[in-house]
Amino acid sequence: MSKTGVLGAFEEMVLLAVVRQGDEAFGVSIRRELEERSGSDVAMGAVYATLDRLENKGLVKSRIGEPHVSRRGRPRRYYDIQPAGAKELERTLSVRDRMWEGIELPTTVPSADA
Amino acid sequence: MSKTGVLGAFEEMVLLAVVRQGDEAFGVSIRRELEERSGSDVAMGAVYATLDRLENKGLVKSRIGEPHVSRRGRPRRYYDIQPAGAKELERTLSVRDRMWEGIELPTTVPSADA
DNA sequence: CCCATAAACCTACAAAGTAGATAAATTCTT
DNA sequence: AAGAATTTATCTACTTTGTAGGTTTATGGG
Repeated sequence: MSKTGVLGAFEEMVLLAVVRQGDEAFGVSIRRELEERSGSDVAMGAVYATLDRLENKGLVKSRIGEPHVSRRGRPRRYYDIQPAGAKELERTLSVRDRMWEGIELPTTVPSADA
Repeated sequence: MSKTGVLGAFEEMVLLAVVRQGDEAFGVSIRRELEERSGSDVAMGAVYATLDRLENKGLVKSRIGEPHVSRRGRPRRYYDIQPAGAKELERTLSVRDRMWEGIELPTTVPSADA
């Protein structure tokens, strides 16, 4: 998170995906959600690197999932938001609100003429 | 702006300050505004570096101000938003809205007990 | 001229984000 | 049990963004 005490844009999105998915959030599911909601590709590496950083900062916590009923593959690492993470999200939101306060975007008229 | 087609957190704030200040936005005034609204220190270098990048991407345009009536010091470089910049802000806003859609933050109770 | 002032610019670094390859842990098939 | 298939995590090397703080430039005033 930048010196302005605000989460980076990508950090914020990852954290939100973790919140939304409750106790079912793991790397692949987070990536899927980001791609769906942003409409662009997201690299696995980006997701894991960010999760690592968020965990180091104490904003999320991870646990390895049980190997599990007839599901192949390496066990999942699930992520949960921590109180500090929720606080960061709130802070980010409130700073941004102040930034957008009273902003009127120069209306981007698509292509009309009348 | 990251691969998710969204402006970085700091880029967004700088761009918003440019919009808000209309045709009066220059390095120092932008910094002042960011500090006021974020409540944290902002380095001049960060502001200029970001403005440079935004200009290279065509999101803002700069012009050197007239030396001017009894105002000492180096002339200002003023920044204006470009249509592409406004579009990026819109896109950033709309992606983020989708990300926050339906999010319920685990209520961070400050410290009460009743 | 030299000084004060205001602001731009530069340099070297730290942190965030990206791409794609590689490795690990598991189940299935034979 | 050995190996193929699968699912996911992890690593490495890199590009872009953001930071800190010092240096330079372009004024106007005495």
